[in-house]
Amino acid sequence: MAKSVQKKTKRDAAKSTGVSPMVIRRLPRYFRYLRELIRNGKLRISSGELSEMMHVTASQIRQDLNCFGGFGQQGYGYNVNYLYAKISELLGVGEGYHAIVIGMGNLGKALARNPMFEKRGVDIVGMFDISPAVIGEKVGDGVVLPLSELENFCLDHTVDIAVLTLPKEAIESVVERLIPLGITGLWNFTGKELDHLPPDMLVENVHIGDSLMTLCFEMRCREKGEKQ
Amino acid sequence: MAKSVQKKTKRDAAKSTGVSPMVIRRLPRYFRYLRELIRNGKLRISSGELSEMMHVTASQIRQDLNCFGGFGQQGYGYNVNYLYAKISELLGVGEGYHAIVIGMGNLGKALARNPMFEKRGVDIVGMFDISPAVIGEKVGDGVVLPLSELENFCLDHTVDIAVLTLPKEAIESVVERLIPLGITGLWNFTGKELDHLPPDMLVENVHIGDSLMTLCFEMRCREKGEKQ
DNA sequence: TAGATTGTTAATCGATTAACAATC
DNA sequence: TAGATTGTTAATCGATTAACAATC
Repeated sequence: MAKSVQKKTKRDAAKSTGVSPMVIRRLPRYFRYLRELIRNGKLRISSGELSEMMHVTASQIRQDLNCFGGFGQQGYGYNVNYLYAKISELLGVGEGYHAIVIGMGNLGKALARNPMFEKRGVDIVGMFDISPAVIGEKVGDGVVLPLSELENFCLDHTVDIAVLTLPKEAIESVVERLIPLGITGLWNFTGKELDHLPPDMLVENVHIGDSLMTLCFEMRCREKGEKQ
Repeated sequence: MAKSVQKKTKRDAAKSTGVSPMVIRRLPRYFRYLRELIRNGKLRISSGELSEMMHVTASQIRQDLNCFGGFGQQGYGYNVNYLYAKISELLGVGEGYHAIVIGMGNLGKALARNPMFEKRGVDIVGMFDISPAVIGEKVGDGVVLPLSELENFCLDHTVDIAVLTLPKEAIESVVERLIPLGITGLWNFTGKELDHLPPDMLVENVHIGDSLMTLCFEMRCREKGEKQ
């Protein structure tokens, strides 16, 4: 009957950022798999079953989920919808974060048109560039504004996150401007490490190329292995 | 005088994939920082100096680099150019890998136009799609071909890597076709986990959205912290 | 109740850091 | 040579897995 268990354990704490970075990095993956389970109409799942799907140990799943309190039920497993709701909550889906994209080159446009933001409850409310060639262009369901409008725009709208897809040369000056505008999350694709930020400014750096190099490393290892 | 040290240590082994995944994941980061050091004309660097730049411990740097043999020199540090060459070699830069991009939507185009491939020694030799709207279009310095040409193309060219930026519904059938064509590296942006692949097929999955969610998680943690 | 499966503790494993002898 | 800094071993720390009692 799977009544949702709300009991708080001692470790409910996991206060603020007291959760292991390894666990945090795995949360989005749980989110994705749960989303798929829901799409497939699955109502309950055990750590064992999920572990097979995800190719991790059942032990790790139980350990991970327990960092945030008891989401399951002995003898039953996990209620898929309840677990999804809990993890979504942890990840701030439904928090209604508002984002702007700065730099509408190929990558900026690709991201802005990507359904990913919507799926994750992040709303793109504005897009900016300095090039007259793209200003005024419609991308997704918005229009690219001149970067000079940044301040005015942020006075009129709540903006939490800035997606930085501009050339790395321009990033420092833009981040300077973002700080007083109340933006506290930077999703940084420029490849430039951002230093000396205010303590309440969170940054997530993305280096897509690193992933390609990891693949190349493995390909090369295999080749070397074959040659011997 | 920094003569390059070639001595092989016992651990030179690090045979094929015998290197810790954590170390492997850090290699591209060393690559990036060394590239920058070279651009700035720096000729030598100590683990201590590099550790400050990269915000990691000097101990970790020495430990990491030593997985692959002695790249430094006591009392001197590391020769930047030599170290860069060695790490590039490990990562297969200069190996001249050839890649095709399958699925020329926004993301496919953004990647194909990205200087990242060139910087990392990977050459995009072909681009494919099924939509007449993009077939024939010039992207970067190539032209999008119809997916039906895939087999013919791969007979005429050496292709090592396929960049998968097509809709996840189409991926299974495409990967089936890639296997007999000699492609052994998949860079998978579809979000669909690939199972049941031949053992010599390497896959690197990219989930950009996971990084956004990590940022949102942290933002939410901070908010919760502030409220208390 | 009996069976199943969680929550949680304890054991293992791996990764990071500290320390220092080797050596340039 | 003396000073610097690596390579490498040993100590610490954290993360994963195994095991099982709690309990639905």
